[in-house]
Amino acid sequence: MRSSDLAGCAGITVRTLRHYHQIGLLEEPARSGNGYRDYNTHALVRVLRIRRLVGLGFSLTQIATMLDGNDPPSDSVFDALDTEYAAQIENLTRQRELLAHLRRYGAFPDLPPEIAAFHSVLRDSGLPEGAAATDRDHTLLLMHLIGPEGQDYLRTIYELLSRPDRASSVAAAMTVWASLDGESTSDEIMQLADQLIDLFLPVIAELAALTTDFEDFPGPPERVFQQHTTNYLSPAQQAVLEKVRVGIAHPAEAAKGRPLHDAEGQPRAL
Amino acid sequence: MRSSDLAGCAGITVRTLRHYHQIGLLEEPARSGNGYRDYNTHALVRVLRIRRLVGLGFSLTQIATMLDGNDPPSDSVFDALDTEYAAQIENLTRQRELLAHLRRYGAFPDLPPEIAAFHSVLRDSGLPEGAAATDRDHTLLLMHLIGPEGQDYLRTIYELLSRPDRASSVAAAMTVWASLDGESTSDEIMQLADQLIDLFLPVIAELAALTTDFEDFPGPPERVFQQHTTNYLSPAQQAVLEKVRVGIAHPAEAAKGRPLHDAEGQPRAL
DNA sequence: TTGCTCCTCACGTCACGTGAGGTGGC
DNA sequence: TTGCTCCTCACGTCACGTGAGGTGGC
Repeated sequence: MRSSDLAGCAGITVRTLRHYHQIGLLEEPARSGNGYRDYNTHALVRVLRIRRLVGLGFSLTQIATMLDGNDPPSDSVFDALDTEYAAQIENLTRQRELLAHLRRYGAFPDLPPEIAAFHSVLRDSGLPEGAAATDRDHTLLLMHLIGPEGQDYLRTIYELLSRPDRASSVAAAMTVWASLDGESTSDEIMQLADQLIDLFLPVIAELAALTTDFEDFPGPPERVFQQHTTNYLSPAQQAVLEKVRVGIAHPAEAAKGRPLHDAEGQPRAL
Repeated sequence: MRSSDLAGCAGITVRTLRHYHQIGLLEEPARSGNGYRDYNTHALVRVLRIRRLVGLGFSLTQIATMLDGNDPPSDSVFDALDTEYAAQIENLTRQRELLAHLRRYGAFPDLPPEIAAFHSVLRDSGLPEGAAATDRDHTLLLMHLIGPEGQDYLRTIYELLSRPDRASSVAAAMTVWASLDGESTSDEIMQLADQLIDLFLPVIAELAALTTDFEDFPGPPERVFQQHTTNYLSPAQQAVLEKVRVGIAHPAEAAKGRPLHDAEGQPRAL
């Protein structure tokens, strides 16, 4: 048998045979007069054994030791493979669920899946693409900075903001917010800040009324967050943000005719 | 932010960051006075997006096109990933079943799984390690050469040979067979051949009596099989094999006092 | 002579890991 | 001065794929 016979018979390529020779997994056979490799059926059996083990997922190094030693591999080898496979299956299953979820909401797959649903509600309520993209980046960053423990908190906020009765106002405010730049007047800034405060105050109240307690997670690292706002936001946007922060922390001073609230403590992620 | 800050924050290594620069997936940031890279939060967001997509199983090349274009990826991209994952899961599940099967019979994992059970019966019936190993190689080769259609045929033969009422005789005969070499007398050869014929004839009769029809598969390529016997078998073993072939094809001439059978046609794999 | 098969290097794949050797800030 | 972090090459990983360039048999 020459190389291509053996390869064809075993269902592999000639290059694969060469590779097995190179790493010493398969002995070099005798050569016929013209220098061609001349394999016998021992080689074929060896290759068939190798291939079966490859199919089971063993590495060529593992296979070499298994075929050298002549006792069957210990249970631990099987166990290791089995638990690894189980883990892989679980992983793949999660990924498939994630894919289905993301597709269901027509979302960019880099959006955290918990947020994709609310995000698509906001877009359906009139949030333009550019503003949506910025918010996506913003959300992605916040979700990451706030850590796994805080993500429920953010998710709840998004949930409240995208509720049917206010989704369109939120989308409108975010649209204005996205359009703020050097040309924006101080009036525009004041007006948007007031709108946002009006939107956020009830959300904060509802948050506080929830049974869930959001006290146990650490806030995002302030330094990175500060750097982020100066990176991402225009001065006008930063001005609005600052006004909103103050307005939320001290509702009485910001809102003229409204009843006085207890100070809520500044919400950490805003 | 310098390299290690960004890497730490995103949960990757600095080397990974460099890799993304090298392939153009991530822009080189500005440098600070000492030549250190100085990242901003745009870079962090970009890395977070990349990482999320990597986690979903996209290649870096796919990710590059996804992040460049600004429409969400088409359904076909999702579909491709999803079907691939489904296939992988099925594959892994099969492998796990195979692993469990092989472990159950304490078999070498390179043995075809359908054969492992019968093989372990023969070993339990007294077949020594060396003979078992040779038979394992032999079986592996036959199973492969005979192709998927013929494997049921071989499996049935093994099943019949390892039946409780004859497993020990078969093991004994195979043990003698394995010990044949240049020293073996012609008497020993004759005796073993007769034993084997006595074992095989009823098996062949039972095979013929089965409802399953084993006519549709092609036999193993004769050339490879011939080469195999001259490679693997001692002259004494080849002599036995030849006698057995004749004895099975013409039971009347081989067996003296036995009743005459119809000629069965030589079983292809023996 | 043409086409086919075999041969031997040797670089490419994919997403980084892992030193090797040098510099700057405290 | 010592230790730490950053930098830039550049080779290694794993199981082969893929030409490049040359030879032998019909």
